[in-house]
Order: sequence, then structure tokens, then C-alpha cells
Amino acid sequence: MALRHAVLAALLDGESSGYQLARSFDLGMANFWHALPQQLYLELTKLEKDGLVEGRRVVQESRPPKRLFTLTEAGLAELARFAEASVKPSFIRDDLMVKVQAVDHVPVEPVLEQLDERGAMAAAKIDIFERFLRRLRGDLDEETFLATAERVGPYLTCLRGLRFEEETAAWCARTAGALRVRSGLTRGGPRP
Amino acid sequence: MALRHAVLAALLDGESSGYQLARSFDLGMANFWHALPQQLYLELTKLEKDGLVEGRRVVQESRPPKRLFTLTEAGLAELARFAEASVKPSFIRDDLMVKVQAVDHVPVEPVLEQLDERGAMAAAKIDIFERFLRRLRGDLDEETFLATAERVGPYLTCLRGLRFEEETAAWCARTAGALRVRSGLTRGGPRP
DNA sequence: GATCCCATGTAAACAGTTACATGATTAC
DNA sequence: GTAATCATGTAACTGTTTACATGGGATC
Repeated sequence: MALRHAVLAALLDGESSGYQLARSFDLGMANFWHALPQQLYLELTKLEKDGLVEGRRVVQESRPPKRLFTLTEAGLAELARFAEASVKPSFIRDDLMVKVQAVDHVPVEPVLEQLDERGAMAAAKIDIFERFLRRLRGDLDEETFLATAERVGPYLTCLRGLRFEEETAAWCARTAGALRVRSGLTRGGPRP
Repeated sequence: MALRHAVLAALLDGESSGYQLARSFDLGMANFWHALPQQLYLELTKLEKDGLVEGRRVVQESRPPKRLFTLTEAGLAELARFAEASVKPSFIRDDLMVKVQAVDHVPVEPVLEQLDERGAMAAAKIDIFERFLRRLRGDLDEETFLATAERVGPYLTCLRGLRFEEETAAWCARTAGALRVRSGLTRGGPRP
């Protein structure tokens, strides 16, 4: 199982609807997994059937009614069981890497554009993550926060997300720079 | 399609058997994708049927016969078409991140062990990648190599793989350190 | 009037993993 | 004799993505 435990982990920070989860699983907030709304609605239904989460219907005015889910005892136990099981290594699997791998045998311009685009997306995420981290740690410096706060899981995963995006941005810039030098252009390239 | 183009890109560096591809897709060499042997045999068969690769049977003594595949013109064209199509963003999807996200509500020791384990795996990969990069660039410094070499795709993707593993190792150490401080232990923790 | 956001879902297609199956050779 | 490496595949299962479907309210 895969998404299953990510959803359980996300619900540790309070009840949530499928829609809310989808938003945070899509853009940054929950930077430890990614999933589309459809998958979440499905998974939440299954989790409810298995007794790992509990849903309650909330009627709103001027909004469609929504279902808010909470972790159950059984859900928390399942999460604990999962945390103790051994991990499989994780891998990068990225179309853009495949394109760069092939870049010597394929038109360069579109790859350059995509590197720029990806770099910009990474920059946007860096911004979001930094703000999230600052919000979590408040006035404390990181060391103190990590040593004393009650909940540090989300901070630590966000830290990883931040470093990953920083690395992505740097690699995109470096790669695009090197490729531009090779193709004679110098727009956005490294220092002269 | 996903694995498909990764296989085509891998075949740019010469003909290869399913078995050889599986090895390099599993351990580092081709750090831009990951796949199991079964999937590769299947994919290569499909690619051959579609005329994107060509296979030839090679009988060996004291080894089972193997099938070596080469890119065709059509395969190269397909790769070019793929490189021009727009990219979707990529995401981290990692069980270990889910466990760290949940770490405040779940037993810490197993998570610490897994962080150490993952850190060690990352260190091993760093070693492999560094040696690969050094082999590719030979006597040249990186800047000169990237500016002048005929083929730089594999170097650039490996560079990304290297940074990713470095980041993984650092995060594992940092996270395990912080969690050990919190749980009173200090084995492997940060400076006192 | 069009588009975006909220809110939920079903169904089909596609991709990836796990289990099973075979069989020879080499190294310990 | 036991395990590892070479070498290929099939079948069943699980997980993810894409397409389709619905409908009201808010914003421009």
C-alpha cells in the first residue's frame, strides 16, 4: 500500500476533507507525497470501510456539503505498524532527466525551455516551503524548535522538500547554462 | 508512456540486452530511471514490435544466449518527439518521508534505524556516482568537459543523481540527529 | 456569459511490482 | 551443496493517471 499511509499521516494534523487533502497533496504543504483528488476520494472511502478513518458530513451554506475525516485508534495503530516495517529505497523518476540524458541526440531548444520552466517552478515551491517553515518555527531558531516543539514531523519533511527544490533549481540553472554554452548562445549562461 | 523513453535514451550509448539494462537501471549507472528486469523484457519486446529498436540474438559459450537491442531511426525520431513535448512536474514519493511525517505519533526507534540505513545507502551511491563522473570527465575539469565533450547527457543526469543522494544523506543525518536529541539519546546526534 | 473555485465521485487505461518459472555456469 | 550471476520470460496484482460526470456559488 502506498497512498494509504500518506493519507493517515496527513490526518495526524487534524480532520480534513478529500478536497482539502487533494490541495495540500498537490501544492507543497504536504510535500511528502502527491496525489490527485480522485485517488483521495477513493482511498478515503476504502480507509473508512476498513475503520482506519471516520468521516462526518458537514453541511455548509453557499458551499456544497463536505465530508471531514479523522484518524481512528485503528488508523493510528496501522500507521505505527507501517513505520516499523522496513523501507524500500526511493528513486528519482523524471521525464526531464530522460530528456537531458538524450540531449546530445535531440533538439536542444525545447529541453532548455523545459529546464527554465522547471527551475521557475522549483523557485516558487522554495518560496512556499520557506514560508511554511518560518510559520511552524515562529520566533525560535531551528535548533531550539526541533529540540523542544511537540510536533516536528511536518517540519522535517518540509525541510527535505525545500532542499530538494533548491537542488532542482540549481541543477536546472547549471544544466541549462552548460547546454547554452555548447550551443553558442549565452543567454542565461554561467559567468563569462 | 514512461519507461519507454527511458529505454530509448539508455540505448543511445550503445546496444544492450534486457539484462544489462536492468543492471544499470537498478544500480546507479542510469540514475535517471529505475526498472525491474521483467518490465524491461516486456518493454523491449513492445519497442521491437513497434520498430523503435532492433534486436539481434547473440549466442555465447558458457552463458545463455542473449538479445542485444539497438535504436532504430524511428526510435531516435520518437525520442526527439518526446523531448519536445511538455513536461509534467516530478514529485518525491517516499515511504520514509511518510514515516518521518508521522514520527511524533509513532515509535521513534525503527524510524531512526531506517534513517541510518537510508543514509548509508545514499553514501554508497555517492561513491559510485563520483567514480562514474570522474571516469567520464577524465583529465578535464568539469567546466571544460561540459563545454567540449561530444556527449554530456549522462554526465549531467549523473550530476543530479549525485546531488540528490548527497542531499538524502545530509537529511537523514540531520533528521536522525534531531530525533535523537529529542528522545534523550545522543548517539550520532549533532554537536553537544 | 465565461471562468474559476468548491466538492464529490465512477470507469477505463496505463504503469509498476510481486510472484512464479526455467536452466546453465561460476565461485565459495 | 549452496549461493550468486547470467539470461529470459509469463501472469496476477496493485497503484496511478486520465477521462468523464455533476452542480452550485463567486468573480470578472
